[in-house]
Amino acid sequence: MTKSKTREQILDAAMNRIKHYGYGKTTMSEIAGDCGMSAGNIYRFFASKLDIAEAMARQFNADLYQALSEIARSNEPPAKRLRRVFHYSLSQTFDAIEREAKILEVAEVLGEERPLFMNEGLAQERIYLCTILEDGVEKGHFAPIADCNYTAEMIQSAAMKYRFPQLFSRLTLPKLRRELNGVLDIIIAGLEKGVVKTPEDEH
Amino acid sequence: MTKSKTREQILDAAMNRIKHYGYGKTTMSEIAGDCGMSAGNIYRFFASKLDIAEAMARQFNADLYQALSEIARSNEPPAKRLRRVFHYSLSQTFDAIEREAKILEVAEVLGEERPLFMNEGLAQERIYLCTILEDGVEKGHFAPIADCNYTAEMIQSAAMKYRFPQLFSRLTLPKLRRELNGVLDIIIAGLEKGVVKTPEDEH
DNA sequence: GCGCTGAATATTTTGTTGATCATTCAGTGA
DNA sequence: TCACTGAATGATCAACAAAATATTCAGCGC
Repeated sequence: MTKSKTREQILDAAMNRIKHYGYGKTTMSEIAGDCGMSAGNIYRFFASKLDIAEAMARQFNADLYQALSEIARSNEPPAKRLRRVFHYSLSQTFDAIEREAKILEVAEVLGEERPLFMNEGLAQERIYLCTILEDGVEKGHFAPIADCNYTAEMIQSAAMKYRFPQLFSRLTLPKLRRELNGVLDIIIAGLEKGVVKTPEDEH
Repeated sequence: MTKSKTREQILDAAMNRIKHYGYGKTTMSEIAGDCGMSAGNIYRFFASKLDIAEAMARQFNADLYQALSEIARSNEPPAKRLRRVFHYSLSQTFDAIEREAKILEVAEVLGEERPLFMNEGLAQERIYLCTILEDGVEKGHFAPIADCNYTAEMIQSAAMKYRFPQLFSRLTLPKLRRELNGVLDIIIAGLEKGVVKTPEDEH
């Protein structure tokens, strides 16, 4: 069996256990046992248990980014694409956590122990947002934008509450959707109008 | 000594201790000792320790709302008032927590154990936001708004990250201000333009 | 050399026990 | 009767030992 196949097997075994029992309650020995190998051997494929969690999240993200990319490139109106990106992310993460509550633990652990990984995800998402923003400006739907990446960052900040919904509130999915829609209404109107100026700091 | 004076004395003693040692580390006996009374007697003035924390927050909020009310009623342009409301709240809570790190613990405990109290605060803040929004519409700065309270709620959702800054991120105050400004830029542009429609749910 | 194991070690978690604490309330003194 | 105390109670917390676990690595079979 090739090295990369073995890695996949480990990741797969780990995911099954973690989804069912949680990150804290699955041990390296158990994962190794599922793969018919010793715990020590896992370290030839993953530097640490945390890296397994990260790989797990990376796999989830890969699917998500695939979808976001397609949404961003579609030929719907930019405003609609913007909505779909955020609603899709919201639904996907909400459902994943709903289905396997233990996934929330993985998100918490990674947020705490791997803050840079989380930033990476935000940066990736911004790429899709920029695509939409630039396209929107070009097609005349949005007013000109000085710095797309900056604007994307601000939109992300405003939508933070909907990134890991169960982490920031206890709202139900319908309520979250309603709020996200309202926030997007304002943001989209703002993009259509355009920002006039950034005033100097207040205090 | 009147009943209400005693209550005040207890609250004062509690605040001094909690700000210095934290909520978890100050005991009812200590507070009582500071007031020259028995722990049991405190319960004639506060139903529980949590209620002392709540009273503490209520006092902090009273000052904050006083200032927000004045900002909301000022005759500056509505957009500027909106900015000042959010920047003022941000600075006040950030500084309070910076000055007395233990205040964050109080916010955490209340957020966990008294979610309704937090909602109360949001509702109060919405009153000031509505004042500004309605005034802005009336004076022609903002496009017409169907439901001010709803719009205020959406603005609050978008600015959630800046409510208890140290609770949601580890950004410095300058970075928070920069972000808040960027988010407000978009929101204000959106209010000036007006929301065209709320499209049906996506999935 | 290469791929792996399993024992050794370091770190975390868990469990237990005693102490502390929030809260209640019968009783006391005015 | 009224305002309070202080002991009683159950809940929570802290500290320490024991156990489980993550991680390392010397060495084994191919």
